[in-house]
Amino acid sequence: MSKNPMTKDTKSAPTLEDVARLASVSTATVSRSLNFPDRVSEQTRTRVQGAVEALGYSPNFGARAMASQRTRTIGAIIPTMENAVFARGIQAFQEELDAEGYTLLIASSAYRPDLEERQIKSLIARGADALLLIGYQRAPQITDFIKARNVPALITWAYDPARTDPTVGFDNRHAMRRLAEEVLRLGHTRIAMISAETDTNDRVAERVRGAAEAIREAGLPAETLVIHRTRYGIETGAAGFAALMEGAERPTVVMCANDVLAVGAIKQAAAMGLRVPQDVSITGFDDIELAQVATPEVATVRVPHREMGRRAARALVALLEEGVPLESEPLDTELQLRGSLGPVPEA
Amino acid sequence: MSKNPMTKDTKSAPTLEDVARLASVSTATVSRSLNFPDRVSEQTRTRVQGAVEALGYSPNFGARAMASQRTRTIGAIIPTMENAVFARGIQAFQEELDAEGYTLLIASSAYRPDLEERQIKSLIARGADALLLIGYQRAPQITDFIKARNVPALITWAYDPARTDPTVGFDNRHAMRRLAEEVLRLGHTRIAMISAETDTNDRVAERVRGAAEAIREAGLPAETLVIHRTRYGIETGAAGFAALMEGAERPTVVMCANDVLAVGAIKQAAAMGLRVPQDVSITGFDDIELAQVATPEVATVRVPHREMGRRAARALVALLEEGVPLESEPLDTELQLRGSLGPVPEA
DNA sequence: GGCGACCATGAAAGGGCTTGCATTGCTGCC
DNA sequence: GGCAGCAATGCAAGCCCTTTCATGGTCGCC
Repeated sequence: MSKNPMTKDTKSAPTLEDVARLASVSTATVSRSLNFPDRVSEQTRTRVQGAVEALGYSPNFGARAMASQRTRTIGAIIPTMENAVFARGIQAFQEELDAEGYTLLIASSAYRPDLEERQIKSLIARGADALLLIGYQRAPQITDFIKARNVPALITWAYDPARTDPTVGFDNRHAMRRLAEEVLRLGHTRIAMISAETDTNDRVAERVRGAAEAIREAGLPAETLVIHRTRYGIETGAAGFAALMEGAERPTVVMCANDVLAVGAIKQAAAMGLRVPQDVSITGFDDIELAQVATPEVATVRVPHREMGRRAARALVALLEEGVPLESEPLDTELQLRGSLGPVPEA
Repeated sequence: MSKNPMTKDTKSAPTLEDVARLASVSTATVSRSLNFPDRVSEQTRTRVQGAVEALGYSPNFGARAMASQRTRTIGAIIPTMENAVFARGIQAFQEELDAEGYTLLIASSAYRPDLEERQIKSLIARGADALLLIGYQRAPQITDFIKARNVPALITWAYDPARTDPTVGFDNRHAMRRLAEEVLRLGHTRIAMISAETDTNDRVAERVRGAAEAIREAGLPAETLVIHRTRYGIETGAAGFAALMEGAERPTVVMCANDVLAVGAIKQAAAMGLRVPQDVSITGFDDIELAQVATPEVATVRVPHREMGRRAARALVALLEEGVPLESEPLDTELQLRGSLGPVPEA
């Protein structure tokens, strides 16, 4: 709280009034000239333009937000930027928003619900016109808060036909189920899974559920699926793989909840002298770059992260600009069957 | 611009005044109660607290910024979030800021100077108390603008002892030079480089310069270094490698300006049936996860991205809170000699 | 008992912008 | 020539906070 000689309190930015004075018009005219150029005479417009440039004026955002009750700002809360899938989707989201004259405010929650709540409140207080959220999982009081504030919110990275919240995303359960069906088709019957935390991550929980469904439908007992839960990361994926392979009944395939875990598993397999997929198959999810860098390449599910970001942006802008209501848009995923998945090894 | 029934204009958020009324005090007291709890009697504080909770009040950010002339917000402009090095550094930066009660505003420039300029202006207009910028390269008029607005700016991902702008970063030139010296020590004399665009990226330009310096110092002719310029990406790295290996005088080592390019090169080498490092060595820069996933693992330069983000955040907060002037903090990099770099093949 | 010091509080002035309403000065038409 | 109608502009209220200054009350101390 101490006084600080170096911050901007010293000199202050030019204001609308400065511009108005220099252009010999009222502040109202300057404002209009900037926001609705065609409601002002050509002559005035150029004079104002000149003054703006001479002064290096740029409008004070807070004041503008306060006066107009909108910010052309959309807030997004993602678990972490370090996860490439979010980085990619959000980058596309941002680019699209930018093209529409909107600004993105990003906050990250580190997968912690309490932090997410704080960030949501903060973004709303900052006047976000709308929010982008990841996944459905959220305490009802937060959802209520958002509703009470009348801030439109769009969910991404998930799509559950059973729910009604507007979404631009894909069906995690269905996608993983399809991959599991492929695994079963290849004859695997000892299936393990390395999953990220499911408590605060409904996307992953759905993936696990999808695999379990496929197994049940195939008529196999539920115990067929052995699950190892761990944190997100290459190292933890490797450790998880090692733990699974230590058991008496080694799985013939290890399905990972994302590509990063899968890559860790592949590294660990190499370290243990196991050949993939001859000795054990490994699968991932997301299809990030990493998946094609590993040897062998990771069989995975391709998720259209960029497309998702782009569409989410369009939907929100359409709502904000034209009142087009948000509608759930399911996106397709696609199996990418690559070298890390093969038929069950002969016993 | 059309009217929209779904946005928040409908219901409006509770204001300080609402809280004041409910707590039967003045708005001044509520404000104090929230910002300086100890300047208010215990009794009042609890009454205000109750009212705040009953109403679900959270302060309007724009108004607060306007009244207090500060936002506790720091703006950062990075080229893209899709580059893991930025994602990582910025994530750490954000976490540290968050711990100090500051909020991060991110914008991305896609490596385009015009966009960067727009983003800088936008962040300043939004009241950023300070800015985090990547690299030194910037038109003087922008630097002047920032100075004129009296917004402190800190540069990262670069450190050049010859320059005075405050920086928390590493010396790109020196780091690459050390790697090149190692390459030379291994006997390589036909050296190629795959570089990202250098026009708008002084970090990469410095890396190229560092390699060139090492070669000159070793007494080799400048033509020893063949440079291929391309965009950032695995694909482009692969294509660049292919192009370089087509020439009559094949290089014995391909130094890449970053790990992503290097991984592309390694993939391409495999596709061309070349063994790394027996037939050709490949090096990278940054030491992102990818580097250890490739086979062989990429010899590279480790850059402390997280540390950089953390320190940058601390420096800015110290300036803003206590007026501690920004000082350049050079960070150390470390060679990571891994499997992709070996001695020059016997002719 | 009286006085200064101090604490808790309130009144009110901004801070920079947008926007509804009022005003001015034309244009065009009967 | 006179008036409706309109385009261009100005006036001023209002958005929601923070903060300075003033006020009233309490406490401690001589």
